[in-house]
Amino acid sequence: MGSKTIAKAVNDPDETGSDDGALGDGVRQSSGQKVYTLLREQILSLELAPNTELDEVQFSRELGFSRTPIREALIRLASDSLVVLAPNRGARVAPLDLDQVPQVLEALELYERATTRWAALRRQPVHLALLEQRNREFAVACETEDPRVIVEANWAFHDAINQACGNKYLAADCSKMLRGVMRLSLLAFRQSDAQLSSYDVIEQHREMIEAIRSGNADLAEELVYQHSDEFRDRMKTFVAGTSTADFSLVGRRG
Amino acid sequence: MGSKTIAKAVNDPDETGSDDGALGDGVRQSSGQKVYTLLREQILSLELAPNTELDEVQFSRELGFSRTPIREALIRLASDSLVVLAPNRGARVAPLDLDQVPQVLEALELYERATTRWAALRRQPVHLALLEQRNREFAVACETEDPRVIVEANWAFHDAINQACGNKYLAADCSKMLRGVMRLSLLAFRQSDAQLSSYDVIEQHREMIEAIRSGNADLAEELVYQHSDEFRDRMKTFVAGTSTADFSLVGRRG
DNA sequence: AAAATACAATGTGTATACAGATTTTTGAGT
DNA sequence: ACTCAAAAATCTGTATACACATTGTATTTT
Repeated sequence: MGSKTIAKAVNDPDETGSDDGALGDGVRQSSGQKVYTLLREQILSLELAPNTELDEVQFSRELGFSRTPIREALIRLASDSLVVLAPNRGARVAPLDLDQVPQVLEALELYERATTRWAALRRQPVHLALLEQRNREFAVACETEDPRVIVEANWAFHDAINQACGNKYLAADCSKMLRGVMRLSLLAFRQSDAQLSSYDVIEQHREMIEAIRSGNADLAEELVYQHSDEFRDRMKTFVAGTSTADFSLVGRRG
Repeated sequence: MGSKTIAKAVNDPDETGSDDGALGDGVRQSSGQKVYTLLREQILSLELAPNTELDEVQFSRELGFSRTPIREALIRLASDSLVVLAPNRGARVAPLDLDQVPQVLEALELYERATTRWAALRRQPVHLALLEQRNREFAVACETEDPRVIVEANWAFHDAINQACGNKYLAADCSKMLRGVMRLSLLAFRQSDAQLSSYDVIEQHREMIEAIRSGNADLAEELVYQHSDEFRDRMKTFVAGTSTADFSLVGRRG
């Protein structure tokens, strides 16, 4: 890379919406960035329940910032589809529509099969190392038995596959999709505490890593398909068994 | 859809970043929305060249709005990866990095094959009608011989496939990717006026529509692959033949 | 008593003022 | 003449004030 670099991106997925944002080197974070990070955490962890109204003035009092950086954060969160803005009528946490879960899972399947396949085709030592580290961290996270921690660690593992796929555009889209699904996953975890065997998951992750390491793209794709298919089944069961009343009780602040 | 609708989205691609934005019914558009739409138009049409510095105060004078709605627009554009924000050092139009074109095209190929395949599997009369209309509009656009118009119409056709795929998450991602590529396409169109035969393109579009209509997913996928492969070849030729000096001359305002 | 309308309260949208950061200019020292 | 430093200018980041839209309420009218 770099010889013919005239400029930078067609659709650069970094820089803006990806992760903690422009932390850069040290500590100096703008207020807007802080608010954005904070709210995003709370939304993804369901501390802020879907559909919760987000009042600008209330936040400005609670958080000690003026409305300006809060509006800024809300706009960015809306671009991430984590918040819905209604013109002149405020913002609310993006609702979870169980009707659309099938579409979400369908797209996610496509993305994950592709990232895993490409990761196997391009296997880089750095990425393999990261995958193993993330799987170890996942194992540790499972010990805690805290859904929040487990789901986050699982996301981190799957995101490592994205990074390994060698295409940052697909990686960014897949990563975003996964984040959205994690919110659902966390919800399912809480509702039905259908304890899935974490040993199985860790082992499946391990197999995927090996398939990627050996460059066996077909196998890697098949494994991630099976792996996430189990997840899809759990999600479908969850959706089928969830009523409106049940759902509205979930995710209250406390 | 609709029976179990508790809420709305995991990662709803509408609402926020998609198109003209919340126009809703009538005319009332917020200033921020106007600025966003305007700047996006100018960036996508290369009126605002890649890497152009975007000064908030300058825009506020030129456009007659205060800095607030302009900042709002810039933040949204940054989330769309059309603008790059440097903390405390302003905004600029997202650069085009020719080094990353291969990655962009790779992701786009995946997305378009999937959308076309799924469109063929789900063929709805409404969507087929839209496809034909868009291809007719594309034919009309070709008459104008204005690259801007042709490229836009071509985008609209391919976006109709996205809408027909029945998965709004994939559709949104593919649509976004296509938009980014159109900027490249327009650039290539200007540089090397390698006039591709518009009749061929229209005919290829027609074949794709028929494959979708007949529900032949494999054929549809193959056709869109070939179709966009020609495009990829043109892009690669363009990238190979473009030097920094050439590029920096392109897209100046005037 | 019900419906409609005017009014008050609340909250978003925008403008402006101020504070902090960055870059440029200017001036002293070598 | 060149270098470095200090100050000014410029621009971003944030706070605040005001204008407008929406919503709920109370009063009036039928």
